[in-house]
Formats: sequence, C-alpha cells, structure tokens
Amino acid sequence: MITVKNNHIATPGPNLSAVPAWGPSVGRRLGLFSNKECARLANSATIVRFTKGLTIYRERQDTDAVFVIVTGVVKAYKAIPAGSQRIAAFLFPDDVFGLSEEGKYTNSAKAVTSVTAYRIPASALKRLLFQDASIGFHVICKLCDELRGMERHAFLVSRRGALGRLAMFLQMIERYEGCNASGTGEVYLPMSRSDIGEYVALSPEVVSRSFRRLATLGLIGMRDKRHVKILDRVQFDELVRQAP
Amino acid sequence: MITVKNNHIATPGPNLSAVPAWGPSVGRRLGLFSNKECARLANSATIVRFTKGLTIYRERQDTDAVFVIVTGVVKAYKAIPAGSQRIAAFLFPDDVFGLSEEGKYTNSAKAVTSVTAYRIPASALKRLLFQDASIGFHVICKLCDELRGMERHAFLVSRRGALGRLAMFLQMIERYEGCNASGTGEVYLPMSRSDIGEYVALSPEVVSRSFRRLATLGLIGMRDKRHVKILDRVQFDELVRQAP
DNA sequence: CGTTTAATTGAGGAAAGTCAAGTGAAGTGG
DNA sequence: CCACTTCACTTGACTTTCCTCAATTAAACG
Repeated sequence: MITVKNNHIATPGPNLSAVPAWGPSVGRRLGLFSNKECARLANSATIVRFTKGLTIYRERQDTDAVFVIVTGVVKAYKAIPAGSQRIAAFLFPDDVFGLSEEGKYTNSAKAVTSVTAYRIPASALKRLLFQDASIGFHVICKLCDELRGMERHAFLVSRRGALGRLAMFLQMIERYEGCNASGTGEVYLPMSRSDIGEYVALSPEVVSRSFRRLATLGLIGMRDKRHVKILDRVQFDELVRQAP
Repeated sequence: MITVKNNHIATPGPNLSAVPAWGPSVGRRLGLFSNKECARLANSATIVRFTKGLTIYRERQDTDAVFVIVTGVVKAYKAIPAGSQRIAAFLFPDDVFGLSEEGKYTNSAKAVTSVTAYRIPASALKRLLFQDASIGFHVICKLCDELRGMERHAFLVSRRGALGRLAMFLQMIERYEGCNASGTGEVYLPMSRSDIGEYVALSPEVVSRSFRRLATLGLIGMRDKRHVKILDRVQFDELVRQAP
C-alpha cells in the first residue's frame, strides 16, 4: 500500500455517488457531497494506491479504516472452506467499502485492477458523523443505494437460468459505467471469468458457455473477452425481466 | 391500516436494534437509540396496525413514509412476471423498512403476521436526520446491519445444496429471535413454506423434502410445522459452514 | 520465446424444478 | 358441534440444468 500526499491529487476529496434516495429519480448516480463536505472529509483522509491483485484487508481483521474509491475496481468476498470464494460485491469509483462491520471486517477486499482510494480512519469518520448531520445524511443515502445493490445481487443469484443471471449482471455493470461511458455502448468487464462466476454463483465453465450462447443468439457481441456490446436491447431486457 | 394514538402504547418510541457497528462485538442485537432519541422520533411518528396478509405498500409506489416494527413480521418482496415472487427480506421487531428507495418503493411489503409499527413520514425523517447527527449515526449503524443481512442472504442463495441453504436460513431466524428466545431452544417460523422457498430460492417441494431430510438425519426436531429445534448443534453448524 | 495461467469446449452424473396426486389442517357455515 | 370446503403442505415420478472432471486452446507474463 502506497500512501500519497493529498496535494498531489486533483480530486477535491472523497465523494460518494448514488441514485438519489429522496426526490425525483434521474436514473443515474450523482455525487452526494458538497465541495465543503468533500474538503472536510479530505482533512481526515489520506490517499492510497493498491496494485492489482493486492489484498486490502481480510475478514475478521480489526477495522481501522474505511475506503472510498477514486479509480479502479475492488471485490469484497468471503472465503469458503473448499478453498474457493464467493464475491459479495464489486466496488467502483465513488463507492465506499470497509464500512459494514462490527469492529471487524466481515469480508475480505482485494484490488481487481489498480486502485486509488481515500483512506479514512474509522475513528475520524465516527467523529465527523457525530459532528456533521449533513455528511451523515449523505452517507445514509449512499448506504440505501448499496442496500439496493445488495438486494439486486440476492435477486440475481436467486434466478435459475444461467443466461438470465449473466444478462442481469451485465445490466448491473452497465449501470455503474453509465456515467463514464465511452459512448460506444460497450460494457467493459474489468474482472476475470472466475470472478464473474463467483459473483453470479455459477462455475466458470457455465459463465463461458452462457456468454457464448448470448453471442450466438445475437443478444451481445464481444470484441474481446472484456468488451461486451449489447446488440439487441429489446430481447436482452426481455431476458432480464423474465423469471427463469 | 389502523392508526392508533401514541399514548395508548407502552413503547417509548420507535427503536432500531443491530449488532453494534463500532466497538466490541457482543454477538447480539442491541437497541441503538437513547430514550431521548426515541421520544424525538415518536413525536413525528404514528402507530399503525396491519392485519396478517395485508399489503402495506407496492413497489414503484411513491414513498411517503418509513416504518419501524414494534411487533410482528413483514416480508419485502418483488413480483416476477411468472406470477410468483422473490422475498428480499423478512423484517422483525426493531427493524426498519420502506427506507431503501429513490422516491419510489423498490419492493412490495406485506404483513406475514399481525403487525404493529411506527409510521414516520419521509419528510419528517429527513428533517430529523439533518437536525440530529446522533440519530443519523444510529441510523447508519442500523443500515450497516441491514447491509450485512442482505449480504448473508445473497451468500445463502448462492449456495448449491438445499440442506445448506435451509440450515443457514434457520440460523438467520434464530439470530433474530435470540434476544427474545422462549428458552426452549426452539426456532419459531412465522412464515409459510412457500415464503421460505421464495426467500431461499427453492421450490416449496424441495423446502419440504429438505426439512424432512434434516429431521431424519437427526439434526433438527419438529414439534409441528412452525416449531423447529436444533438437536445436533455441532453437525448443524458444520453443515452451515461447508460449501455445497 | 517459452512458461504459466486463464478460458473454452465436451461428456457424464447429481440435484433441483415441474407436474400431478394425495394428505392434512384450518376455517366456515349449517 | 359437526360436516364441509379450502388451502397449505407433502410425496412421488420425470425432465432440465448445472456441476464435475478432463482435455484443448488462448492469452498473459517474464
């Protein structure tokens, strides 16, 4: 873990984005904090960098800080006896992780790509939350958003068909990349096939086969393993909607 | 929906319980709010009663209020095209629901048993959260707790074996009833077999068969369909732990 | 350029879903 | 109070789907 001085970075401070909890739905994620709030958080934060593949923390370890991602992708996962693991969530820029604990982290966290993040000591965060109701309110909005994300994940995994699970997964990733889309309409998958399998609860083999089937059905096109384009939006959405 | 005047009820106000987010783990849920905070929330709240089976709200409906359960059990679910539904969560006393929305409810909610709850208008809650950082902080703790619950649900559903899913489900219910346990060591299941199936993502038939298998294996005993006792705790926990 | 790792593809077996029928319990009305 | 209706639950036979194991191909890395 490399710690960087704040003033070397362009961002004004850690921010969280979420689909607004109150008020009209705009259908996409927005930054929650005001510049003043960002600055306040930045005072208690340091910037850290994690190289791809680095384990940021392990489950059951004492919680000393929470993280807010600036760039990169993180996975939160639980190890299971068989030596394998289940991924609870992928975290993207403006997401927070390391928060949902009880003195100990409940998941392990690992950098899927190279990651830049703000590190906020738990004690400092607690102090800020008691001092500043506005920051607290926006954290609540973010947590509601994460709660919806988790709900979607549970819903995704509860589906029976592999195709539907994968389609819904692509839709979720697309939602995250919606703001900073490259304009090509492509979805970029920063994680491995195994990671996808561990998230959607399918073996890597079935993930592979299902991508193939989606492609041969003409629903998606694949420039390479990591760039997926949704070709037939109507049928694709239909697949996400229907039950199996 | 029946609205009751506040002063007819013994409870001092809506409370939320959770496994503490900060500080040492005590392994069980505790009330978060101080008496003063409860009173403050009570000022903005009314008490409502829902008869068993009543739909409290539907997904996509405008969010006008959140609810805190005093007694009874509620299910939050999504309808799926096939006419069936998937249950996202069961809510118990001192749980909050109706919060994780964006101007609209994202789930439907229905009373599994008769329910008494506090109803807090969304506008009043928002105002309170901006005024009182301490209430905000405790709401954050509660949301972290719910986040862990959702995480567990996704993990549960991602398991392959029906027995493991059911065992983990029983463990989750037991955790909720741990505080107000009857001392007999029994777990009470207030919901139907279909509801269980819609929560753990199994057909009611498999739920039935799996309960039976757990019983014939000697892991559990069943006084009747709704009273389950865990007989062999060691083997039971082992089943929960192991992957399949 | 060679080695290692990830990803794909194929064949066989286990597990849950579906359909259909039977059993039990709860609530209703005479 | 009892017979009846109804709904939830259970049980069995059959089909579908995914997991496992194994082999091959492609890609990433030094």
